[in-house]
Amino acid sequence: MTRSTGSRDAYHHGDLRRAVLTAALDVIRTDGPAALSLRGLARRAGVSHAAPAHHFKDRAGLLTAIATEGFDLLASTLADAAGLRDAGVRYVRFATDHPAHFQVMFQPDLHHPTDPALAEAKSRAGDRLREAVAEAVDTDDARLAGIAAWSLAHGFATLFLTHNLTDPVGDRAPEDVFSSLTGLLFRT
Amino acid sequence: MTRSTGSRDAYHHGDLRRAVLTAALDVIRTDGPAALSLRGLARRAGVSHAAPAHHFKDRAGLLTAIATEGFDLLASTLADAAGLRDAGVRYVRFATDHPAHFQVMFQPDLHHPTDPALAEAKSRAGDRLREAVAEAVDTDDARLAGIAAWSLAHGFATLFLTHNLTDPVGDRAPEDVFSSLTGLLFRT
DNA sequence: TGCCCCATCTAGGCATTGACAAGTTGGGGT
DNA sequence: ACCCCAACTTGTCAATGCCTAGATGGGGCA
Repeated sequence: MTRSTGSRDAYHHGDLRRAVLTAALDVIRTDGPAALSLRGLARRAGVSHAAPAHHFKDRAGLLTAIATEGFDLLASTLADAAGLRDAGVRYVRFATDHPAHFQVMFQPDLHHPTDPALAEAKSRAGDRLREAVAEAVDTDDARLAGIAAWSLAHGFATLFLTHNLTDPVGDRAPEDVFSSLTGLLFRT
Repeated sequence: MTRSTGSRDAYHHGDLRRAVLTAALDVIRTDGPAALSLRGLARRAGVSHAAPAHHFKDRAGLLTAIATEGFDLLASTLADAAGLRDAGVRYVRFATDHPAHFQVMFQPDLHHPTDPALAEAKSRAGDRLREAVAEAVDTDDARLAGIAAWSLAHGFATLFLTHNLTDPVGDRAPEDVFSSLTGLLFRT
C-alpha cells in the first residue's frame, strides 16, 4: 500500500478505504445517512460495486467505522480543552466542523452494536469529557454536573445541525452563541 | 370511514392509516427508522404491498406524518406545563414516552422538506416552548435563555435515547434525573 | 330505494440496492 | 524467482421503493 497517487490501476486503488469514507461523509453531510449507498460510493470511487464491502463488511460496518473515527476525533479535540466552557465550545465546534461524523455517532441503530473499536473510541471520548468536568466541579455532584454540561452542549449542537436554531442564531458562529449562552447560565 | 373494528373485509381495512402509523412507530422504537419498510408495514397490516403508499405517498411521507404527529403531541404536552422546569421535565418525558416520534422529529433528512402541515405543527410546538420560557425569564435575554433551556432538555433526552446515559442514570426515571439536574444548575 | 362516483385497495412490473459466492490480479515477503 | 493473500471484479438473488393500471364497494345524491 505505497501507491497513493490518483492512478486508476484497475486493481489496487491506492487507498480505497479512505476514498470511500470521504465520499460517504460527503453524502451524509448533504443528504443524510439514509441517502448513503455502498454501490453509489463504489461508483464515485470508480471501483466495482462490491469493492467497498471488502473494507467495511457491510453498510453498518461503514457507518460504524465513521462513528469510531468521529469519537476519536472528538476525544483528541477535547484533550486540548482549557476548562469546562472551552470543552463545551469545542464540542459544538466539532459538531459543526464534522456534521456527518456527529450525526452518525449518535444514531446507534446505524452501527454494529457490539463493535469493540467503536466501544473503545466512545469510552476514550467519554473519559476526556469526564476529565473536563472533574477539573471544574467539586467531586460531590460531578456526575450530575457532567450530565448537565454534556446535555447542554449536545442539545445545542443537535438542534443547530437539525436546523432548529437557524433564526435565533442568525449569522453568528454557533460556537460563539453557545459561549454566551453558558455565560448567561453560569454568570461567569 | 365508520367501520373501525378489526374486520378484515379484504377491501376497506377500517383505519389502515392508523394501523400503518402504529406499526411504523413500533418498528422505529425497536429497530430505528432505517429498518422501516413500506412493504413490511403492509405485511403487518395484512394488505397489499402498495396500500400504505396510498395514505402517505411514499416513505418520506410516512415519516413526515409521524414527525407532524410528534410535534402536535409535544405541543399539547407543553401546553399544560406549570413553569419552565416542568416544561423541561415534560419535554424529557415526552421523549421517553414517544421515542419513535422523537427520533423522527429531529431527523429532517427523513422528511419532505417543504410539507406545510409539518411546518405548522413545528411552529405550534415552538410557540409553547417560547411561552414557557417567557413566563420564567425577564425579556432581555429570553431568546438566549430559551435556547439554553431547550438545549438542556433536548440534549438530555437525546443522550438518554441513544443509550449514552444508561449507567449514570441507573434505575431512576430519566425525568427525575433531569429535574435534579436543573436543581443543580439553577440552585432552586 | 337504486345508482354512480371515487376513495381505497390490489396486481404487476421495473430499477436499485445490500449481501453473498466464486473467481482474478499482482505486490511484497521469503 | 515464487507463491501467498489482500484487494478487487463479476455474477446473482431476494427485498425494496415507486409507478401504472385495474378492481372493489361504501356513501352521497337523485
